[in-house]
Amino acid sequence: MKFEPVAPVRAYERIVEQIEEAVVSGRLKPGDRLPGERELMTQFGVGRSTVREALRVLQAAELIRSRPGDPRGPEVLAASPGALHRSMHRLARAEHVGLAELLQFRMVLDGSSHLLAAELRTAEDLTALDSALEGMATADGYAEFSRADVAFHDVIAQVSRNPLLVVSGEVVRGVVLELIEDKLSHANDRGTLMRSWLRHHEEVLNAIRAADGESAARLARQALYDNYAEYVPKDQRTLLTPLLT
Amino acid sequence: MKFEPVAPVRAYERIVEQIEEAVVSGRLKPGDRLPGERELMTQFGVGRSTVREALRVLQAAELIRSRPGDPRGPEVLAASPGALHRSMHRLARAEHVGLAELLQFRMVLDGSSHLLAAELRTAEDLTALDSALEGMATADGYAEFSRADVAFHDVIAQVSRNPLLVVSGEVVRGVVLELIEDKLSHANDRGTLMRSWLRHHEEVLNAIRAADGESAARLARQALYDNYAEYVPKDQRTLLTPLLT
DNA sequence: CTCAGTACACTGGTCAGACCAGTAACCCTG
DNA sequence: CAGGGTTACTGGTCTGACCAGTGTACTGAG
Repeated sequence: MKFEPVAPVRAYERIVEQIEEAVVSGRLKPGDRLPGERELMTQFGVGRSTVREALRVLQAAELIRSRPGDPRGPEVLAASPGALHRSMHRLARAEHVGLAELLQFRMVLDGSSHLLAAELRTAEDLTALDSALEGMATADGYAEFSRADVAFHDVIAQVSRNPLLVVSGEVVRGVVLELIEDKLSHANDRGTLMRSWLRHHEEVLNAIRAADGESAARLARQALYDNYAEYVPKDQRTLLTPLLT
Repeated sequence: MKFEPVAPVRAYERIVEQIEEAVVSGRLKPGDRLPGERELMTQFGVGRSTVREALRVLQAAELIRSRPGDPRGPEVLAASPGALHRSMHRLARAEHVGLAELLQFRMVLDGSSHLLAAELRTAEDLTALDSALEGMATADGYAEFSRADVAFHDVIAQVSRNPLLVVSGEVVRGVVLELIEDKLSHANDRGTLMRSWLRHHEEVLNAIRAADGESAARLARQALYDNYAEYVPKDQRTLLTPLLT
């Protein structure tokens, strides 16, 4: 006979559960309003501080937002990757996830989105990608170039038609940039760097235009390795090379 | 000239920032204790409810844990993927992420972890995989078989040595199962199903033993497609086929 | 009748003080 | 020295209060 360990269930936790259930199940849609705190405390039969702690937790999870003075009450928000971004970012900074693992993950995600994008791209997608690449070519300064690069990858992810790929890619790209952007922006040969990036992107775009997903994925992974591997400790680069087939 | 939108900064948010900064920067290590709430309210110069709301947020992020009665105060926790797990789960369930997108994402993740596992596996990893497979073969009933299957995939992810792959895979597998487990458990030919799964896993394990990452990844993706594609609407299956190279 | 301006009711943010159940360290006893 | 009871303190919750700020309904001028 086995027993489960028990933990006391706080009142505010049960409130969180109920409201969260209503949100994820769709009974509460984005834009809907929750009753005010004073109304909620009578509905749940608890004090206002308990209600407020529950709302704080939900707000930290970006499920709701409350503003003082709004008589319509707290607003139910649309699902957004903000909370995912924060928790992944925290986890990444907590040393269990180093740059090597992040890059590895990014090679997986970017490679797959490139492959899918090449197979699924429409004519409109191609013009969007063209203009994104144009934005990189005409960028003035490194900061703008970096923004245009992120935008290009976002378009690729969008074209892959998978929201999970979009969100995860976005998050991982952000965290990688945060970890090494100071090193990148202080590199003494940023001009060479930018030209190299641009050439890589052109090759990738050609493969996508040719609907050659295999090549697009390989090129994307290779580009990541070529440009970032130098910031990965030498003994961890073997984690990356298996992805360069 | 461009201006940034401003949002009023709440007192509890400033407290969260300070404590979170201390945790991620390492000034507070796991196992350390925060002062009690009454002490914190004098240090920050705010009321106890404000302190408590800040602690609630930090607790929801799994950065700290507080237990009533403990005179040593709230405990700083080690980084864990729990918060990431929850936010990804919410995002997957909330926004219209259908079975097709989830399966697509899972094929990407599982394929990559199989590839990496085949390249990085040690002798101990192989024995662990053997016993996981043994657990599936000797499983009694569908529920136990399903648990053993999940455990097998978890071992694979662990062997790939990437915590992001582990946690993302875990989450996506969980969500996929939630969406179709009732259909699976009511299938009339569960015996055939389980035998088919088992054969697939044996093939995959052989490829991993042979350090043939390419094959392991292909087999894993094919197995997912073969066993789950029937639950995907026919017109969405084209999203999956590009991954079956 | 339209519309700008104002008054008001009510919101969430914060504080103060209180009570309770439960914990852990301490002390006292055997 | 071991063990059990005492006690000071913890976090969880409630009540009641005040404030700055918001949306709305009303009012008055055009």
